Amino acid sequence: MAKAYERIADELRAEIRAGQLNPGDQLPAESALVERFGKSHVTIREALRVLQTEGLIDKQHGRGSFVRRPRTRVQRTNSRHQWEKGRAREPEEQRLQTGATERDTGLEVNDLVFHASYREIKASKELADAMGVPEGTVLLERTYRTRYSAERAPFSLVTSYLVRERIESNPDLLDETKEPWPGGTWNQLHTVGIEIDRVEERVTARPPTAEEAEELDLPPGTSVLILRKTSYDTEGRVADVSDVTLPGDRTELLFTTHLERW
Amino acid sequence: MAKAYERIADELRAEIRAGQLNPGDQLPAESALVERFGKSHVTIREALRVLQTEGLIDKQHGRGSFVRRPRTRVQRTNSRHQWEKGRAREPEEQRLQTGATERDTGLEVNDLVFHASYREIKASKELADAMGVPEGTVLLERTYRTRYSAERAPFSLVTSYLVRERIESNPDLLDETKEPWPGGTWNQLHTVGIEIDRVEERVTARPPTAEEAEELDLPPGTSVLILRKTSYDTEGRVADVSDVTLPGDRTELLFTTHLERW
DNA sequence: TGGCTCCACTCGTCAAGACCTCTTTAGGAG
DNA sequence: CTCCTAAAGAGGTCTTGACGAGTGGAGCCA
Repeated sequence: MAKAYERIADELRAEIRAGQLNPGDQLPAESALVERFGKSHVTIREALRVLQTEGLIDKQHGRGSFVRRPRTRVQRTNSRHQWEKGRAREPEEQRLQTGATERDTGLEVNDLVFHASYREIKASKELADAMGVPEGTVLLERTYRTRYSAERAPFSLVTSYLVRERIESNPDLLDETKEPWPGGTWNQLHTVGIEIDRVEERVTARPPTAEEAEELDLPPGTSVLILRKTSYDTEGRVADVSDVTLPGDRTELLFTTHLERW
Repeated sequence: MAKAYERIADELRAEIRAGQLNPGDQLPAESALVERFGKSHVTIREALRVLQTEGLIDKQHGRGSFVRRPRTRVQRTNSRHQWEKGRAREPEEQRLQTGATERDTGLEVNDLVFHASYREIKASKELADAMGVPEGTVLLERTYRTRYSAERAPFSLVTSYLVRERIESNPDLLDETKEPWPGGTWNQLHTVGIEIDRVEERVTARPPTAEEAEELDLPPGTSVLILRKTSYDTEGRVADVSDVTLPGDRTELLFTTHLERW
C-alpha cells in the first residue's frame, strides 16, 4: 500500500519522462489534480513538492506548475589556468582588453566582476591547513561575484585567500584604497615574483544554503558545485586558495587531462 | 510579516550554525517545538522540511530529528587516468592484484565492482555526437556500480560506451558469456591497439532522481555529481565515453592541472 | 486608446485533528 | 538470563477547512 502522494508523484513523473508533458508545459492545476486523484489539496501539494525538489517542475505562485526547462550551461575549463598564468604578467592595459575566461557553448563572454570586500583575517585551523601555514597567520581575503553578461543572477561566488606576508614586498598590494581587481590574484603574485606551477581543484556538490539560493537565484530543486582551487608555486608552496560556489544547473566544469605516451 | 515556518527554520538554522546544536545532536521533538513556537504541527514540520532539504538535519521516523554529520568523502583524482593507462597493458594476473583507484583520505581501498549489464545499443543523437559517430552506430554499453569496501551503498553508478566496430578485431571482447570486467574498458581498447592520449571530464551537479536516491542510499538534502568522461586516442578520435553518477555528500573530485613554465 | 479596477484562477500558509508506523524500553513470561 | 510484548513517544500521512497572496485578463471608464 504505497503512500498516496508518492503514487501521484510517480504518475506525474512518468508522464513527464514519457514526454506526455514537455519542458515548459503547464501541469494541471492543483484543483484539477484533486479531482483526478480524489485526494486532498494538501496531498496533491505534497506530491508536487516531491517533483519540485527533484528539479523536475517549477511552481509559480498564482500561475501554476510547469515542467522545468534545462538551462544552458556556462563552461569553466581547467585550460583557462594556463591562459591566466600568461595573462598575469601582461601589462595592465593589455589585461584590461582581454576579458575573463568563461565560455558559453563556444561563445566567449566577459564576466563582470563585482568586488564586494577585501580584508585581512587570521587563518582558521581549516584554512591554515589548506594553505600550509600556522593557524592565525594573517591572510588577505577577497570576496566577489561574477556575473554572466546576459544574465541577472551571478554565476559564481568567490572567496580567495593570499598569505599577507608573501606579498608584502609590493606595498601597492596592501593599499586598501586601491582596487585590487582587475589583474587578479595571480597578477599580484607575479609582481612579487611568485610563479604558479600547478593547480589543484577539489569539487563537491550539495544543496545550496538559504543565502546561496538567494544570491545565485536558485529555485528549489537545484544544487551547487563547490570548488576549492589551490595553486602551488614552483617550490611546492601554496600560493593562493579560492573557494568558489557555482550554480549546479547553469555550470559545467570541463577538465582535460593529458596522458603520457607509452 | 515573515511566514511562520520560515521564521522557525531561520531560528533553528541559526542555532545549528552557532553551535548550540552540534552534529549528531537531537533536535527537540516536533511536539516540543509546537509548544515552543505556539504553531501547529504542520507548520513545525514545514520548517523542519526546509532544514532537511538544505541538508542540515536528518529526520528519522520514530526517533527524532538530528543535526547531520558531515560524511567522509572518497576522493577521485584525475591522476588515476595515467595510472589506469599503464594498468591497461599489464598482464591479467597482475591487474587482478592491484585494485581500483579510489582513495579515502590517503588510504587506498579496493572497490568491488558489480557488473550489472552489458549489451549492444544503437547510438542516440546525443550519444552519437558525444562519440563522434553517426546516429545509429552500434555501441557496446556496460553498466555497473562500484562499492566502497566498508560501506553498504554504492558510491558510483557507471555507464560506459565503446564503438563496437572499433574493437571487433578482437572477437573475445564481443563474447557476451565472457565477463568483460576486470580489465576495464581501456584494457579492451589496448588489445585492439588503441592508445589513450587525453581525457575530458565534464562535471555538473543536480538533485538525485528518485532512482538514484534509492540506489546510492541518498537521504533528502543531498546532491549528485554527474561526470561525463570522454577519452580520446592519439589520433584525436573518441575512444570511449562514460557517464558516472556520484553521491555528492561522499565524493570529492580532485583535478590537478600542471602549468607550463614561463 | 490607455489605464484602471475588479475578479477569477492559481498557488501558499496555517490550523486542528485522526490515525498510522517506527523505535525504544520496561517489564513480564518462559 | 533471554526473549517477547506492550506501551510510550517520536515522526508520517491525510483530511477538511479557512484564508492569504500573486497573476492575468475582461471590461469599464476617462
